[in-house]
Amino acid sequence: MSDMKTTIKSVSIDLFFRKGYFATSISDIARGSGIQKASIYYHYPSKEALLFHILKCTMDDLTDYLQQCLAGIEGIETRMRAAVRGHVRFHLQRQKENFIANSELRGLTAEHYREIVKKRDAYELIFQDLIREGTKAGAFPEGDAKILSYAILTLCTAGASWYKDGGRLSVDAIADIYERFILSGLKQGRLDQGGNC
Amino acid sequence: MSDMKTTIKSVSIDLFFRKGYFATSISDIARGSGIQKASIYYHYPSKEALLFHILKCTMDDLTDYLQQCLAGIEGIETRMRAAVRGHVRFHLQRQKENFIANSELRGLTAEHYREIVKKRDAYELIFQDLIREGTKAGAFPEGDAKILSYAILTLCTAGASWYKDGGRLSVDAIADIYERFILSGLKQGRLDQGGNC
DNA sequence: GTCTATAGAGTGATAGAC
DNA sequence: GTCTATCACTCTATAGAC
Repeated sequence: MSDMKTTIKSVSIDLFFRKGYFATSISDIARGSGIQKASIYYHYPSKEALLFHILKCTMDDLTDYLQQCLAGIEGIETRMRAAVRGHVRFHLQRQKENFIANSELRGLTAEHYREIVKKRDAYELIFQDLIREGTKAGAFPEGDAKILSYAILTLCTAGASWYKDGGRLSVDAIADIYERFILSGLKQGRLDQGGNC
Repeated sequence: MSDMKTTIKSVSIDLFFRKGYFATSISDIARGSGIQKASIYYHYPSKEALLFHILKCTMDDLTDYLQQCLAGIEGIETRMRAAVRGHVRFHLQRQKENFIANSELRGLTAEHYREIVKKRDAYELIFQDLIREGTKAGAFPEGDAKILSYAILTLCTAGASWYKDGGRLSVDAIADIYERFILSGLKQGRLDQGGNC
């Protein structure tokens, strides 16, 4: 990807995050990139193509990252902890893109929308499978895997809407809090391994 | 409020929910309301004023509803359960408005933005106080009240983004799942009252 | 209280020079 | 690969008739 194409992309991510996709104009992106608005169209065929490109990369990287986090990890509870931490870390480290991926899907054409939702569904399925596996193994009580997966994901994703780089809490500290909260929620009053009574 | 003013408001809520504030034009609202676009301005001075009116009402009603839910309830854990249920119920019952209130703040003027954020902060403080009270009383372990309050609220709020009226699960069934998940998360491995060992 | 007509600015995108 | 110029359209909002 040429330098200018990368610049346009990162300027767009910043603007879409701060102002929203529809409130951001091609002129805004051109100004931020230091070129004229017509020049944007040499790199991307349309504003929607630019949005789609950002969302597609984000979703692909997210799924790759989760799979890396889970590779070689054994034991259902440990796997779930790794998945939660991975999800939180990716969302905080690439906050802007993830925020856009969760709020600007309406800017896509019908076809592109379906493609991104398909990727999102596949990602959610990984968590639903972990929940079902954990229930089967007796680590978690019976529960609605779909609702619980939404709960876990939206919880961690929400971090990307208030997290401030260099703020009071580090990425790891936040991941710790969420990991404990979610695992306790999933176990619902069952004792931790080792027990405390 | 006149009939047409009410119609314009509810048409706007529907459109802002489905298409987003910036992607909805005054023409769209007029078409949905069965009048010409100029007539909108007899009822509301601007598009932004219409958005602000919707957000203000939603926030005020939300806070009133929570206070009603908590009135006369004793015991910190019971109060937290009531608060969670109230938050979930309100968000699912007035799904569209709440979705807008959580995604379209950027459409407001700086002054109106501050006003809504102030209301939202006051609402969040109620939950933070419940958490702190619970920690002090020994019902919940030490934790970051701010992060935990965000966790609780975003979790329940997220329901408003996927809930379908008349779908697989009722409002009460969803409230049950969230209530259990959150209370377990807050207690973090502590035994339920009565214990299970 | 709703209409028609329009102002005035901005939008995404294209043509063609360099 | 970036520029200037512009097209065709849409936007919010206002003026003034009825």
